[in-house]
Amino acid sequence: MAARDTGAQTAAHTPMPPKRPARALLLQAAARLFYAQGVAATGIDTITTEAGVAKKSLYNNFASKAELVAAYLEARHAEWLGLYSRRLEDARNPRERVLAVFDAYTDHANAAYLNGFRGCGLLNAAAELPAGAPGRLAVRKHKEEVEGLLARHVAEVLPAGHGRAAGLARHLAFLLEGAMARAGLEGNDACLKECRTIAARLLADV
Amino acid sequence: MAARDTGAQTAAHTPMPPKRPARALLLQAAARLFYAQGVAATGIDTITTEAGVAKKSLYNNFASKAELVAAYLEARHAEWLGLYSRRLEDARNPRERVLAVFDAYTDHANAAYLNGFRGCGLLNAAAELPAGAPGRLAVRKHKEEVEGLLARHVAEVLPAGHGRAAGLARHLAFLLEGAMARAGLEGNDACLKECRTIAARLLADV
DNA sequence: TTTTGTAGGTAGACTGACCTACCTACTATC
DNA sequence: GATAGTAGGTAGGTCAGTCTACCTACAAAA
Repeated sequence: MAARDTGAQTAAHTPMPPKRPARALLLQAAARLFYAQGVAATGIDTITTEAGVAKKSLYNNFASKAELVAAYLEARHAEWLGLYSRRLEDARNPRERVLAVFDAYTDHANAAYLNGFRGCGLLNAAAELPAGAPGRLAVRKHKEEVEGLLARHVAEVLPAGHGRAAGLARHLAFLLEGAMARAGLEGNDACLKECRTIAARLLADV
Repeated sequence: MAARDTGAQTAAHTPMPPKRPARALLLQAAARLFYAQGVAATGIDTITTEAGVAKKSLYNNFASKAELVAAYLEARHAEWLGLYSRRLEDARNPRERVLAVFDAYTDHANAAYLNGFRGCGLLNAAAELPAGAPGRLAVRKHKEEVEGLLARHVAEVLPAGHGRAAGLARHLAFLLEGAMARAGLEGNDACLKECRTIAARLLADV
């Protein structure tokens, strides 16, 4: 029985490739595939094949597909924060720090690793989740954090005690979210650039 | 062979229910299920069971699931136009006609047949479709038509030759789209009402 | 320095559930 | 009699997830 000879022809001619960081490869493949095709439409086998990783490795690193999806959402949020902080460094005044949020979304739209822009990956994933799913809450948290960043920098633009900072931040948040959605449908960042201009004018009018 | 007795116990005790408009029942069930669970997550059998209709009837009326999805998208667009035209009738001036677009989305969010608001059904469906899919184009067309309606009524609000009608319409379109997305994540129409207020102020400031 | 244990890789067969799509056989309505 | 409905089976594929069997890199113990 031990010698059922199934596969694994006793090495010697197949020297076995070296160990690799399977988790990172899986997250990378998942990022590409989930974004491009959607979560439900992307099977486990497709991901492991694309990652060049054994199926067992997936289940060594993640308890289930749902957990991989959760890690994917987490990674998208972290990725955006990275893009944003880079844009924030370049900003030289409060107004530019507000607009850095918009620039970070444009950078996201132009990220090289995704072939074909299809809108916000987090929102797209949320669209596939049923009403009460924890993933939807994670996406909501992300959007609220973005709005919080907007609000913080809007408050620096407005004269102290102006009282409309939160309202303006919300206005900008809706504007950005909508432009992102439309940009995703059109497959390019034109809407995002347009909405950045609108946002700049709103800030100038204050 | 003709008498293999498989199922269909020769009627007499099962008098067969009367003929019903299967197509409409299917579209109704698809509307509920596709919206609540997503397109890919909803199987053919679930739809036919929910509709109380035979599987054959589905394939009598639609060549494939993809065609049912296309009809679903079409129906959502038509439904929104209906909601909008009702709101349009109540509007008494150009400004109210612009805001009627916002009200139509609020009505959509509060539509009784969907248990649990989850955002724009068209946008959610688009999120499941790969980049080049015809369904995505249909959704984009819908959004452009909505923006066109906005633009038409914005032009009536602005003084002739103002030149910023298209720009304002686009601003409002992004605002509305973003509020809808956020509202979907939060499961209620609060964001939509908020964005209607923002829109009203924008129109007042012109 | 050598041995050995362990954690985390490899390939891919397999299970049971579910998917789309088509099918048979029968019936109600126009 | 043609059309469109009924119930439900079936084919062929794909899904997530488990499993066996083997391999490699590293570190701690001998």
